[in-house]
Amino acid sequence: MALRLFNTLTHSVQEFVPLSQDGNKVRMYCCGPTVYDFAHIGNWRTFIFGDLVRRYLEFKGWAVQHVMNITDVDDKILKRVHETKMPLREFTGKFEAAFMEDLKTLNCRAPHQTPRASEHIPEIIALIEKLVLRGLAYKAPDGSVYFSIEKYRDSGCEYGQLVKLNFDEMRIGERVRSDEYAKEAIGDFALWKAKTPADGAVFWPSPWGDGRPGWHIECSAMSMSFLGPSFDLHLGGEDLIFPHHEDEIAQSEGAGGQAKGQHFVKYWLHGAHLLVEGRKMSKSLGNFFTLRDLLAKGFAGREIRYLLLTAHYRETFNFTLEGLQAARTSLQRLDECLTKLRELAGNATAGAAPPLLQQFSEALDDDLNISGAWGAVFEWVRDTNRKLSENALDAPAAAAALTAWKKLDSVTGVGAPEDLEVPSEITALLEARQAARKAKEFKRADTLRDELKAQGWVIEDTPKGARVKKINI
RNA sequence: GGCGGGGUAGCCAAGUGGUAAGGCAGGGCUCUGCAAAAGCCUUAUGCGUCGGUUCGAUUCCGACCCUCGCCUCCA
Repeated sequence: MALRLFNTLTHSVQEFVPLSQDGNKVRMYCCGPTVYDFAHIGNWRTFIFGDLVRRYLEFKGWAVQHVMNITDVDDKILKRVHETKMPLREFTGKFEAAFMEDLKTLNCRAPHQTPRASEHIPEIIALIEKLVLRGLAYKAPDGSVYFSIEKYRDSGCEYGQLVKLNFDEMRIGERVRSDEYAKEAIGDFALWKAKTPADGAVFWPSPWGDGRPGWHIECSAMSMSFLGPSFDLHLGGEDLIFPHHEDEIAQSEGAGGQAKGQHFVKYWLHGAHLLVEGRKMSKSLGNFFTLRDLLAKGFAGREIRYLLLTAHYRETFNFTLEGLQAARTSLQRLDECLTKLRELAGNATAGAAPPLLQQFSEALDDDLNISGAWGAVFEWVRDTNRKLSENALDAPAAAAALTAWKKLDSVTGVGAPEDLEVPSEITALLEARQAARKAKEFKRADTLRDELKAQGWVIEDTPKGARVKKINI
């Protein structure tokens, strides 16, 4: 079955057919972090969404080139750099490293390229020059360079491809800063921002004077330089639809590098935001979490990943600590099942594949219906447990189930439980307790059980014998 | 004001013109010396409200209520 995705550009679910016919290559760009602080749980939902898209495309057999920018020059960064008096690179380096570490904690596959805006100034300037040359950009009296939406439209291009724009009805200007009045039209946006005293040492020379890139231009410059003037997928949070992505289209298509009839990007995918404890995340409400905050509460990366991966990417998701607890329990159920399968499978060769994978991918083919996919997984878990308790599975069937799981988990990335080494003193305690039980010295057996519990291990008495399990926090 | 999402069980969350996946929590049971752990079973005459279309609506249409987002800082 073919993968179908909701394309913001056409506002409809479309079959995914890559632009390139050379083999099975797919080119994908994700708007990355602005490294001025630790990324929060809302950011992570979007990055995990991007990771899901990447992993599922790879699952389907495509060779994905995944590019994610690092925004290391922008207003917020400059403000912090100014406040902290740290050199730009030292400041951004800290948060960039944290981002990469968090990405790993959440088991996101590393993008193939993570270009920094500050290291692509020549490409940015070249793109702006092209726009100036084509008459779509102008230098304002303040020394900044702006993109002219009117000229862009006059050249036959469409502004407002991603959202229906009605400039007459929009509350334009409400949030526009007063110092941006150098623009000819209120809808125009900055390509190059002239240096101000507050920028300190952060500026680059350009044909228009010292300054720095505007907000949107880095994504156009870097995506096109890594992926070409037209590529398959561009992802981001839903808030980026307008103006960020709309402006990216304007800059990129305005530069005119696309082949006739081709767009800058074929499929635009946007992830919805999340609420935390039912409300918009904010520091004052106390529901603002970075990944690190949640790790400090004792939650694991895979639990957070799983929770963020339970709801459809286009729906607002309500992230709660109760939900995280539930996510932990759900994963334990899954882990139990996999552990039992592993014990049964031993070194057996896999038998016939279960129908799980097909149900799983049918759900994901339908615009990444991950909830439906998890539904298939947990139905399989229940079915497997039932068979296990009835001794209706043999080793090859268990091995086949594990093979299917492994393939499936290449998409979900929540991981399988590792076979945990049981320390010898714990095994000794367990054996002593078993001996005591056999001798019907139950008091002594219970004392040993308490002892094990105190050391963080819980005894599981099963029809097949006793074993110990590490207590999860 | 313009545009766009949503309202499905105690909580989270899929889905469908033909009678509601899945997870968590709750209840019952199995196993056990007792427990625990684990597992199985079970849990919405109901899908924001009111109308309409239809043999049949949670699904389609209309109105209304509530809620969230975007409208040049934003994942």
